[in-house]
Amino acid sequence: MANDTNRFQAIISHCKEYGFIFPSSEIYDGLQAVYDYGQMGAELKKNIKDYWWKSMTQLSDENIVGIDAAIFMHPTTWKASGHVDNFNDPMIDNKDSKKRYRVDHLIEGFAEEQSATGNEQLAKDTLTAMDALIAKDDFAGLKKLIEDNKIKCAISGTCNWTDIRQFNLMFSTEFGNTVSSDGEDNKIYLRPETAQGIFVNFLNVQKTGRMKIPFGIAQIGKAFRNEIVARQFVFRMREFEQMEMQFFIRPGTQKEWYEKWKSTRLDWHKSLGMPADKYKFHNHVKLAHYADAACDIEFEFPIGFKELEGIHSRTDFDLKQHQEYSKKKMQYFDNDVDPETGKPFGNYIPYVIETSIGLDRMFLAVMSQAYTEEDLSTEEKKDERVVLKFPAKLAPIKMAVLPLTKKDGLPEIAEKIIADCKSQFRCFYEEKDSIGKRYRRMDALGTPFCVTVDHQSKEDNTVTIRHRDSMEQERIPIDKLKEIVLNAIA
RNA sequence: GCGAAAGUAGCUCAUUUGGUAGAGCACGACCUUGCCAAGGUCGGGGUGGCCGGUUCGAGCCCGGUCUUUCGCUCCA
Repeated sequence: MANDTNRFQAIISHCKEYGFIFPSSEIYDGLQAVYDYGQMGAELKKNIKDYWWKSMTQLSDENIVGIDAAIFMHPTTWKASGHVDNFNDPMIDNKDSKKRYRVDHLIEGFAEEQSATGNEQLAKDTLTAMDALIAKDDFAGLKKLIEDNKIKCAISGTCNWTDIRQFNLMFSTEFGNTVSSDGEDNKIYLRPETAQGIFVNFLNVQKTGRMKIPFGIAQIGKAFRNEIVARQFVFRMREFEQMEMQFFIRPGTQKEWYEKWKSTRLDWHKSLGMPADKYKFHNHVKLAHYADAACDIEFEFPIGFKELEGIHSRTDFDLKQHQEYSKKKMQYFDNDVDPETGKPFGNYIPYVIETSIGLDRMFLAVMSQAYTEEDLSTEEKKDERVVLKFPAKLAPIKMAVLPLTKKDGLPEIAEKIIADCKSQFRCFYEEKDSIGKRYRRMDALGTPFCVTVDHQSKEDNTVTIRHRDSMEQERIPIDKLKEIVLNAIA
């Protein structure tokens, strides 16, 4: 475990040292749980995005289109989705044990205890009182309720509580250029999930795209959450990026589609060459208010198995809510004939299967899988290298071209190779330092191919190509280069 | 948010009772070498996280603050 912590630290350092990820606003001491992607990280992240987008909107067997909805949404969106009411949990701390509790959990725990010991009435009254107080945001009243019932901390056994505080899930900001006398008038949220941008556009896409159920809408975009503790590098950030796909289906078919998307998504991960034993499903026992089935695809990060992607059967909850709040029919007319009744399926609010993967978490998964420290020591000397064994298609730089010396016309040949390839994939030129040093630098960036131009190149138009993982080299004609790299990154 | 630890050059670290900072790597120039890091010479780079206090004098002592790490708590 201590070793894994070290490995995680090493990965974080490597990310910063080689231009993958920097702490945000670092010159001002950084901003907690916010990170910037650097010159290498931005490339890797973009390559992950492209791979996901293409797998959804182009290669999938299903009918899926992509959209790009705004981060700002009408405030009612978040009332409909339940984010305003369901995710603003009042919290309270016990001063002696320093434990923090969600107020509702604490009181519910007390009520359960009471009903287990036969005090059904007290349990019921307490819960009723709690619901009324929560609905009014009456924190003082809630605290009084806790104190009146002498609800104790399970750890310290004391009733020494702090005041109740509210933790806002959502970031809010001012919308519009005039200051309102009532701040609430202009209040607007930064979206805490991209999914709602898809739901509110369900009818637009379905109608303009003449989409027939089943079909999906995919989206990549930023989302914002005020985490209670935001830590562990890019694993849990306040500003993060999601890759979500909402798949609209006929009611009653959610079970089979849920299973199908579970396996489809796991296959996607494996298609990147990620080892299968690094993944496992974690089924949710306690379901969110909108789901009838939910699981996570967990990945074994250096900090243990953690959620990487969520697959949720969201029922018709979201569309139904939006139909209610917007007074617009969120329905689909299904002309297909139901074989059981011989009649069309007719009008219904579609059910939804959601696949939602954290882009930053995927970045971290790819990075931690790729990061390798290799001992290359021989009897004569100690040696080691750090190499990022990215799948070639995700690597920020695909090919480095290195003239063995910086004279005798070798740089010119190298430049020509780059000029010929750079429209197809990212190339990098380097003539400084010894060739071995340059190879190692490219290893540290995860560049799959290093091409070295030497004196023989001038005579027969061949170069050596060096493979990152095996460190093996082969001599090939210059005009074969592009094809080799393109094949590897296809 | 609570508790603990840490913050010295781009990176990794040193400066052992307080006397205004050093090394290796990295970086730049030149020379040399030329297929798997660490050849030579010269050079640039630090108001010691930030603010304040004690002191003739503080990187080192004290207080505050910010950030990070670890643990707890929470997790749609």
